[in-house]
This record gives sequence, C-alpha cells and structure tokens, in this order.
Amino acid sequence: MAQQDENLLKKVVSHAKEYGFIFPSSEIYDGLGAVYDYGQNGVELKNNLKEYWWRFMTQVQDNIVGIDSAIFMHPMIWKASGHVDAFNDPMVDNKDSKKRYRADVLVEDAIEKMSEKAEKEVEKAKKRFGDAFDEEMFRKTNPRVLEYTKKMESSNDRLKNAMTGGDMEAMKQLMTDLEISDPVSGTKNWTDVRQFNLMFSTEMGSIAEDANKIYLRPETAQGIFVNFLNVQKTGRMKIPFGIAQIGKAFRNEIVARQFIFRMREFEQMEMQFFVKPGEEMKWYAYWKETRMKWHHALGLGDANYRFHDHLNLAHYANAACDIQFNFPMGFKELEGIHSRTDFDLKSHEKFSGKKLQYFDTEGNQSYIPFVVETSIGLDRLFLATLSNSYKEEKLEDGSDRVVLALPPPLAPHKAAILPLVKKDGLPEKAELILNDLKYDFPCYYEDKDTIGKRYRRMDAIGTPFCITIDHQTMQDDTVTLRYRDTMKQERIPIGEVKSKLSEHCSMVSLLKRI
RNA sequence: GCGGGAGUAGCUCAGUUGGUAGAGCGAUAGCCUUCCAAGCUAUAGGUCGCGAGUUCGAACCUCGUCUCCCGCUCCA
Repeated sequence: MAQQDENLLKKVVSHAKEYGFIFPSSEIYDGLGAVYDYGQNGVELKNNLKEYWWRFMTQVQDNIVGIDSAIFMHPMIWKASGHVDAFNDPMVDNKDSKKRYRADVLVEDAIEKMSEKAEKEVEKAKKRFGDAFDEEMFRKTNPRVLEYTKKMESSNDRLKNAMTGGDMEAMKQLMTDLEISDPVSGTKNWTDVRQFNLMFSTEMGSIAEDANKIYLRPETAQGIFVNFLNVQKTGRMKIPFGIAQIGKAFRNEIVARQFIFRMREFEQMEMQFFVKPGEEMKWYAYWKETRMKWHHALGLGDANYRFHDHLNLAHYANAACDIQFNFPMGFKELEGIHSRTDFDLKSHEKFSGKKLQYFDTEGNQSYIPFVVETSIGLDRLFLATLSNSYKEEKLEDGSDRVVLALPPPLAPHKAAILPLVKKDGLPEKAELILNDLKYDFPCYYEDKDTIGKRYRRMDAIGTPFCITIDHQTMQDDTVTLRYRDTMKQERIPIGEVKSKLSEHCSMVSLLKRI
C-alpha cells in the first residue's frame, strides 16, 4: 500500500513535468532545492484554484474583502508576530546516533532533570524528619539542593542569553558544562550548534553598512493584520468581517521535500475573520464547517478529507485544527483553521504604539477584535487536485491510458477542437468553431496525428471535452462531443456546444455546490 | 545536516574485461488516413550531472562536488 502510494507520487511528479504542469526551478543549472516552477498547464490549473477560492471568499461571502499586501514589511512586524523568536532554532547533531536535536530543548531537559533531583532530595529529607521538617530552611541550607538550584539558575540565564544573542558557541559550551549526552547513543560526541533561521532575510538599502535587515514574509497573515484598520475604515466594514489575501510566503525549511508539498517559496490563501471577543468559538466552528464544504464541493472525494485537532497550540491560538487531505504520502495538512485570539492585533498595538481597535456602535464600546483564520497552501491544494485526478486505466481493448480527471472548471483547457483529417476543408471549419468559442472558454486546437492520439494527449492534460469536426459536420453543422472520463461520444449541433461546456465547466456551478 | 540509493537523448532504458555513444517511444516536417496513442519517409536532439585525477585513451576506475529519491531530523 505504502509502496503503491510512493510510486503514485513519483508518477505524478514525472507526469507533471512531462505535460507542462510543474518543472524543477533552474533545471538547466541542476535545479534549486525545493523550488519549483509552474508550466503552461500548471499555471492555468493554479489560477483556476485561486479563482475558486477568491470568488468564494470575496464574492460569495458578503462580508469579506480582499487585499494584496507587499512581501517586504517593516522588520518590527516579525518581532510583534513572534516569528523572530519562534522561527529561530539552534540545532545540534549527535555524531554517533546521527540524530538531530534542538539544542535549547536538550538544555531545558537537562535543567528539568536537575530540578527533579533537587526535589528528590527534599522528598527524602521530608520523610526522614517528619513533622519537624522545615522545607524552606532545608532548601536554603542543604548544600546539594543549593548546588542544584544555583546551577539551574545560572543555566537558565545562560540559555536565555545564548538564545537572545544568537550565540551558538555559548550554547555548545552550556551543553558541555551540563554534560548532556544523547539519549539514543549515550555519547557526548556533538557537532557544533548551528542556528537555523527559518525566515529568509535580505537588506533594504544599497549601502551595506546602512542597510536594514528585512525579512521575506513567512506568512501572508501579518499583511492583513497591519492593514486591519485601513480596510475596516475605508470599506466601512462592520464586525464580523473578513480580509482575504493570496500571496507568496517564504520559509527556509531545513529539509524541504515531497515535491511541492513543502517548498521554500510557496503561495498561501489566507482569510482573517474579525469577530467580537467571546464569539470566536462560534465562528471557529462556522469556518471549520464552511471550509470543509468548500473542499467537498471540488469533488475529489469526501473520504479524502479529515479534521485534525491541534493539541499543542501555537503561541497565538486558543483553538486550532487542520483539514488534512489524503495525499500520495498519506493524510497531511492541507489547510489550517486557527482561532488566533487578539494576539496579533494586540501585539501590533503594543509594538507600533497605534490603536488597532474597532468601535462597536451597537454596544457603544471599542475593543480589539478576535481573529479566526483560515489558511490554505495553494501549492498543496494543487498537489491534492493533481494527484487525486491522476488515473491509469486499462481499457477494454487492452491498451492503457493516463487521464487527469480534473474537475472541469479547473482544467487548463475546457475543450479541444479537432478536425478529423487535415483536408477537405475540415481544418477551416474547425477554426471557425474555435474562433467562436475561445472568448468564453480556453480551447486547444490540434490537427496533427491520428484522432486517437490526440484524444489521449488531451486526456493527459485533463481537457474534459473534445469537439471533433468530421465530414458530416460539413453537411449538417453537427460535431461529436467526446467526454474525457467516459470516452463516450455524442453528436450535437454546433450551436449547442457553448451551453454544453457552460453546464460542466463553469466556476459558478462549482461555487453553487458549496 | 547525517546515512543509504541514483544521475547516459524530452521519456524509458542498453552500453560486454576502460578504445571518444545506441534502441524504442516522443518531437519536428511531409505523405497516407472518416473516431480512441502502433502506416510510410526524412530530420533534429547527448562534451554520458559537473570538476579534477589515474591512463596512450574514461560513460566505465579514484577523489571531490551538485541535484534528485528514501530514512533520520525539523515543520505555525
């Protein structure tokens, strides 16, 4: 089973490359790790996925508007958001066990152990002295307990200093002093401690000495938070309301793998929904349900989705879950829904010194709204759609075909216009039909090779319909309409082609299913 | 970053003990063809991932390096 799925991912990767969906970035220079480019078909599919999300959020929901904020933002924003502290991990490897650890976690564990030892001494003494035991005095005077306590305090200080100062040598020294050994190998054979900063940085300003270090945003959400009042005031938005954004984000992943599932440059579709404090759980539940409906409407199979509630909550959240999808690698996070409380707005208020409050005319009071966030990885949605649509079929005549059974509204081309033969005026007739259709639907024209070959090529890029022009067309203005998934054909008048395509391919019909 | 595996045409691969590269499919042009990838002809495309070393001579041997895959690690 796992083997099969592993092969499926491989097949999807090579299919994506072979048919112009996804190419490795900078391929002629051997590629760039965990960065990918979208090709001629990939960009269409991706744009359609964006449209499906954007129209649902900003058009169908009547209290959500969109923005497009810059990737560069004031460095202080990432202090306020907590990313500068939380996105910095000191890592260390044990050379014997080949295991990697977070150095600060190892140190914290060691300190924790010391605390346990000290408590044991106290417990022992308690038993020995019974009622006469003066715990406070014991802690202050017992040499062993004192030593532990002193060492814990100094270690804590050193850890804090090393973390805030980014001093990795001090961190290593602290590990040495605490005699930390690897729980697996038991040895103290460590590599140097190295800082892994998950945010990309660059300098703004062309003179190096004067330049300010700025970050490429690791999430799009902060662009929404810092524009909260701009949008609320200029749009005269009333709570509850939402702000949606689609954009690139960047994370310097230590190991980025599994194709476009985890990339260093990726695209997020985020919506922050601002609500009255105390009502956040109601809206959290609402968005959980609504987002799942949105996914189900795509038709990739309801059983391929599930909720995964977070037990360990991030620093900003009071409730959080993922919508997981059944990827070729198993169920993995596709979308996150978080109740972010007022953490972000409150923090930006503090760091910027500007009020970020909403005046509620009904209650005649102002407050910092609470936020419910939905955040989906566009590239992950792309992978979910692509891998789920990839089908290898054995046909009755024994031949094979590969078909991308994409939801028709998402397909790069809605129809292929195919003259059966390249003579007798068929190509000219086909061109007339193409010219009539191409303003409403992206079409693909092809007059090379046998008709069967052309059908298979269209199957491979997920074109839901093939319109074939034959000799009968010249006589009665009918064409054959071939369905991608069933391979069935029907003959219809040219005049009915448009309504047929609309019926199956329109984004509106998809949106109405939600 | 560590360990293991891999890298030859767009794709799948062959290449015998080292003697300066082949096939099928695909692509392009043309011919032929009335409906599910298989007819005919011609053409293009590779300094064998990259760099060094050994050798008269390296796709093949040695070292380094890059990329990809798997595992560990990390993951808001």
